[in-house]
Amino acid sequence: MTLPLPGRQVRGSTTGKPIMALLDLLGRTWALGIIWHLHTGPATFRELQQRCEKISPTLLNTRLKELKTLQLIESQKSGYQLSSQGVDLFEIISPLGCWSAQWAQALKDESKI
Amino acid sequence: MTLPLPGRQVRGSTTGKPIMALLDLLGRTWALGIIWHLHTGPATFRELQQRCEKISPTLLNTRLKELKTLQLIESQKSGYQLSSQGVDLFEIISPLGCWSAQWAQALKDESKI
DNA sequence: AACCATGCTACATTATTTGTAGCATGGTTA
DNA sequence: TAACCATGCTACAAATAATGTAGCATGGTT
Repeated sequence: MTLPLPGRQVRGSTTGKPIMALLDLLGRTWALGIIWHLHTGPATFRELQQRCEKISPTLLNTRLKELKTLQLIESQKSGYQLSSQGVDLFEIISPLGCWSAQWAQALKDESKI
Repeated sequence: MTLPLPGRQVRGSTTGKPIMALLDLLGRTWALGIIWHLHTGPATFRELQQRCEKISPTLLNTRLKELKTLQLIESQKSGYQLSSQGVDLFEIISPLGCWSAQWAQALKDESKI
């Protein structure tokens, strides 16, 4: 898959709008999961593999390269970590943690009726 | 792909944590895009196809079913629309619109150095 | 010098997505 | 009322992406 660069045509959009590039990127398997798991702190490749439970090294590496090129993560001696932009992004999506719990509850309640 | 139900094992997680089910769902091709495009108002199937520019009807229908089952969207006479939970979800992610513009600018600036 | 752990690649298998054609239904117009 | 539409959606083959497993290369330890 080609890198979803803002300004370029991406999967799902010919307009080059940044939001479309971002949604393409975040819509790729494991991209959101990697960001989510990195917010708890830096991790080595193998540590990240474990946090993600079931990701293949092939795909992990592919996503890490994409996220690095697009400056959402960076690699240091301590391993991979969110960049400052990555942290900003995480802060936007972090309420999903709480929200998903309510959502899960609502789905559960509804299935009891 | 099986539906990512909170409480069940999903792609990338055996724990059943709601956030993992949500990330699985949102990480599927076009799921975020559909939610994004629906926030501007209800749309018929064909209208939604156009808003999404390049989605295949097969996949659109698959995602719509998933999103409907998981109560993020609902279908009315006027077409598909975000459910109240869908609206809540959208409100969480809506800052991505502005954020992506800054991000795009940063990428652009950086590439000039 | 044998042993480890780590970061990562290779590659075949399997799963997902795309693209195109077109069917079934219900409304509208001639 | 019969020939048009538009709509919602399915079928299905081709293309693309993800998985799973093995294992290599490097650098540090015993």
